[in-house]
Amino acid sequence: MAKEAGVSVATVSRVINKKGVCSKDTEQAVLSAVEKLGYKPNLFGKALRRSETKIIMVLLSSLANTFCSSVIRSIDRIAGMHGYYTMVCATEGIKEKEEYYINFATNGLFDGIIILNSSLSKAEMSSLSKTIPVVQCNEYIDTKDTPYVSIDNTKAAYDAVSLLISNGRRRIVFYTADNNLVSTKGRFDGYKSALDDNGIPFDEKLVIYGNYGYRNAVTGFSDFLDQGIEFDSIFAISDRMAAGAMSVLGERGIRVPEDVEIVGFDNTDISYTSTPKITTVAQPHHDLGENAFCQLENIISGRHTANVILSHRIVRRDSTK
Amino acid sequence: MAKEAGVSVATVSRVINKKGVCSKDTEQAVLSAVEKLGYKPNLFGKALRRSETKIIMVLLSSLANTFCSSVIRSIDRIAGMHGYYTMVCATEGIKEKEEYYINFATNGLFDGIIILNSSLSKAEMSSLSKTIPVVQCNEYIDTKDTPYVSIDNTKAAYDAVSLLISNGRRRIVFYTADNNLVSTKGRFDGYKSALDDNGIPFDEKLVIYGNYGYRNAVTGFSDFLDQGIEFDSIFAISDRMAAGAMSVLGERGIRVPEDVEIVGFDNTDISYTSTPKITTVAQPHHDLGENAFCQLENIISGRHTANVILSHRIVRRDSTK
DNA sequence: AAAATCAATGTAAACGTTTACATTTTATAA
DNA sequence: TTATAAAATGTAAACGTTTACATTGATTTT
Repeated sequence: MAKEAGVSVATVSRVINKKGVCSKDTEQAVLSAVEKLGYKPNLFGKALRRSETKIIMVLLSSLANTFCSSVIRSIDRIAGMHGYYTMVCATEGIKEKEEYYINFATNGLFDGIIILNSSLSKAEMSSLSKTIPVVQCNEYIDTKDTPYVSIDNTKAAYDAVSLLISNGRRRIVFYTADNNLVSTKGRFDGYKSALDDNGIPFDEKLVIYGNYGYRNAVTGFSDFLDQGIEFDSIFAISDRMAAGAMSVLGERGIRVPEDVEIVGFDNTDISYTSTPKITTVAQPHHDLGENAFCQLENIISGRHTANVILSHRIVRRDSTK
Repeated sequence: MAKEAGVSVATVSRVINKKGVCSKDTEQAVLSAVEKLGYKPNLFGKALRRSETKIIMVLLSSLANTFCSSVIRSIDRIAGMHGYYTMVCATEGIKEKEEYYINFATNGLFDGIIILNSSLSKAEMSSLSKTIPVVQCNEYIDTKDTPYVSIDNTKAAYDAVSLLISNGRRRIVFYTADNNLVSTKGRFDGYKSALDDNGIPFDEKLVIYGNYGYRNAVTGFSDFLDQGIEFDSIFAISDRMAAGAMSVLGERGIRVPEDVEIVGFDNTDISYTSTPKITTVAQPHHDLGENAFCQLENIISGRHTANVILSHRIVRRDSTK
């Protein structure tokens, strides 16, 4: 390449990066050589020298979740505006894959990581943050080393359950998942404290567990119905679970919202493509993504960072009155 | 690192890559130094030297499509088994982003590309294939240089429409999109030839255009109904369009499948989460992904490649009799 | 006309690997 | 013993950049 233009590699570099001076003539010579050869600077040479790549990784468990893909899109947009590129790595819940993707990052492939969810322990998260800039988005572990951007899950659940209560419901099923995510824990807290504030006793039998999915909810909720436990409404921690439960109710001739009211979570497609449309808790995907990137850039640039809690919103649809 | 173990960099490299001989003692020394320092070989040094990264890129327009994410998962699984890692780049339909992701690839970041869909022209696709191994999966352009793995869209549509016809339907709406994708074109051909083979005249008025989405279909199909054109069934090129149309029919008191039968495409979530469940054309995601990767590996290893056409399957549900 | 300044460009080191080749050490054979 | 072979390890070049520094040549100042 340098030979083609008849100049030194240094000059080529200067022209391409518009750094330092050079004459119009050489600039032209280089530029046309670039054109002629279709020359593209090698990423590795550059990265090796600069020790930065301007690429950030977004790590999550599954691409299937449309809420996540929406957050990713926001991250990507703002990152692009700041000269960064985004690459998405889905672990599919496999620890090994998570490890090797993180390895890429710690080996220099990425300038930072935004973690939507991971199986990292508190200690691992903390030590990873010492190796490379990391911010958590949406789901998080509260370590002192890794900033997070999320919503107040407790308050969100509180609001959702309060809506049901204000509609006169008192036997509210909490359809949750058996895991230790902050979101799950927070939503459980919110559920309980809404009951509490309204003088409704907490009933363990109304808490059921699924895995966020639709199909699992169809069989799971069916089993619940078979137990004959009395209830008048459902608050589910995912729209898909809400939809699955609703479909079972439909099959059994139980009307929504007349007999049972339902509130889901995430405002995903299924909440408005199902019949009736499902009332749900919407998280601000756009702001989540944007703030996460900003925090990451703060770390990269050595600026001060902070945890960010964004506000949610209840989207009322036809599954509640 | 080399100093820590008290050996040369060459020895370190040999130990780590288990290449060439060395004594048990030095091996131990290196290994414990690795352990102590938490040493990770730098990806760029390695890539620069080897000119390979063992990473492949999957390029697509949007992560929102669950069919695509399912194909990606298959690619990823088989790639992992062959020592390759996968990274997903979503263009969101933005030409610039497509370009810079492709740049990463041509600059050495990736050993190959699997394109699920792109806005590349035939010429661009062809010339890209001369720079880096590329295979097209699912959606494709027929260039002589870039192998593809897909289904026979014409036959799939033919089968779907034949099902409707064999159920006695003759006024079949073709709900399609206004683009030049092979899938769209093929499905149109299949639709027409099924009509033809059954002596049903093609009626231009029964062809309507949407953008694959649910919301678009709700308004679009509503407009169609307002025109008062007589029809007794719908074949849509996406499940979401089928679901959107079905929801409009529901609102207007038109029964599915009694009054109108519907067939969708892709066997995505919405086809079984909507009520009634939608009959659809299932593509073999697993095989699509697997074959795409195998073809890519063929190119990388300089072996012979071929285009692959996999078979589809009609999944009968409640939107047809 | 000599000295000083400045613009344009080249030189070479550095980034962290891999690997052909050279060298050293150790074991074996004569 | 010494010569030879084999094993272990080191040396140095190469990959493609960036950049501090050096060099060249032209222009300006004295």
